[in-house]
Amino acid sequence: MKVSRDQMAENRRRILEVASRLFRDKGFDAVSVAEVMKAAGLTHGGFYGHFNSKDDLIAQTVAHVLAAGTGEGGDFGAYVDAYLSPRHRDDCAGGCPTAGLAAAIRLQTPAARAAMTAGLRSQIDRIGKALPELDAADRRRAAIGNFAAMVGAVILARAIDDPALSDEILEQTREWVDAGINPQSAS
Amino acid sequence: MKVSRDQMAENRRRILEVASRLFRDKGFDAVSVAEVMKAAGLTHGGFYGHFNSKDDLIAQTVAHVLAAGTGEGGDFGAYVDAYLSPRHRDDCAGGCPTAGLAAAIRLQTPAARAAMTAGLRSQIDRIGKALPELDAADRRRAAIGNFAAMVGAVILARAIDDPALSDEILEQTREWVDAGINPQSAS
DNA sequence: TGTACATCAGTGAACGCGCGTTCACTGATGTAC
DNA sequence: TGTACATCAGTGAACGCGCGTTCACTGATGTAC
Repeated sequence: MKVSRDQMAENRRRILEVASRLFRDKGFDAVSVAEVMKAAGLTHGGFYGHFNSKDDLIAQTVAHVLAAGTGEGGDFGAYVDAYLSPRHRDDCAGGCPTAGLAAAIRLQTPAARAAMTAGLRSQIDRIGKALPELDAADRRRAAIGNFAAMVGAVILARAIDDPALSDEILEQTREWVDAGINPQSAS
Repeated sequence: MKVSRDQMAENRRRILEVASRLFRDKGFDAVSVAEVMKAAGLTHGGFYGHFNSKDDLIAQTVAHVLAAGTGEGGDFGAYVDAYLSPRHRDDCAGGCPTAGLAAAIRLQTPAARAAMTAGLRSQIDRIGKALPELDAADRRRAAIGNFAAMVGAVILARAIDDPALSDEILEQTREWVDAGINPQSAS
């Protein structure tokens, strides 16, 4: 049963949306094409009308989710606090796609890695713009160093099974990042 | 053909060793049981004489590779420089198992996550001991914050396809970590 | 505006392949005497 | 120390299953008149 062009475009958008959540939640390998299509309210056979392959879906999903830039350049301190919160750690499906997917993207196709590269570049720029009090060189260094620490902390906090240590990793990284941003307030 | 007990113990050790390299290089899912056994010089049928399942191999490999603690508590600056070097980024198979496996361990069995937790705890302690010039609270905060940044930077540097940006992430994170360790030398 | 028909988005059965796992068998090990 | 035999580590064929992918078909869409 053919659907309207608008409906088809919306179906495609919905596939990318649910795929983005499923991939972040369970990883690329553990999510089947059929599972994505079912979550989008469709059957698996129609998948190849939208995408050339599962690898193509992965690459387009990465591009799609990273294009939906988070953080409007608002308060950087609040962004860090939210990023390094237990709530964000526990919300893989809805959380930062870089923290959720970066490690797995190393093993994906060149198209997916290219999408990751573009997304990471704009993310670093965005964080840099949220640090206007620093000069250009410090700003870039702080943007990269802080984001690396934030991504690393969330990945480590999600990997382990001890809630106390997991909380501590988030909290200590938060303090460490804050001290780096405001050195005068550090010990 | 039965082999001697010593030979069997060595076979088991070799399986864990090659599995650790293969998993770091290609990820848990992309490495088959047959591939591990072949790399260890055996056939796949004998696998279940050593391990209960592939999940069991994964858990024991994680415990094995994280128990082989790197860094003897030597110079922390040199450790950071080596960790954030292009050479380490390009050597997934022989590189830090935390950077290579942490993100994937979130999706593994409780046994694998428990092994990761123990390994991460001792790694943080080890880094803390390499920072004797700080007091206890700062030492722990610096150990966690720095290690999170190092792991995050290597994961990001490995994920992207632009060598220049990848190098820059390593270099800027290195400077960021150095500035945090020696605040007086930072701008 | 209304009708006839070509298009094509979506359906669901079927395919082929690789993987984890099992199992009957082999032959060297290591123990009992 | 030497011999007979039970043990069992390793072999390789076979299994069942899930997955990515294909394809003949359906019926609503949207165009031509």
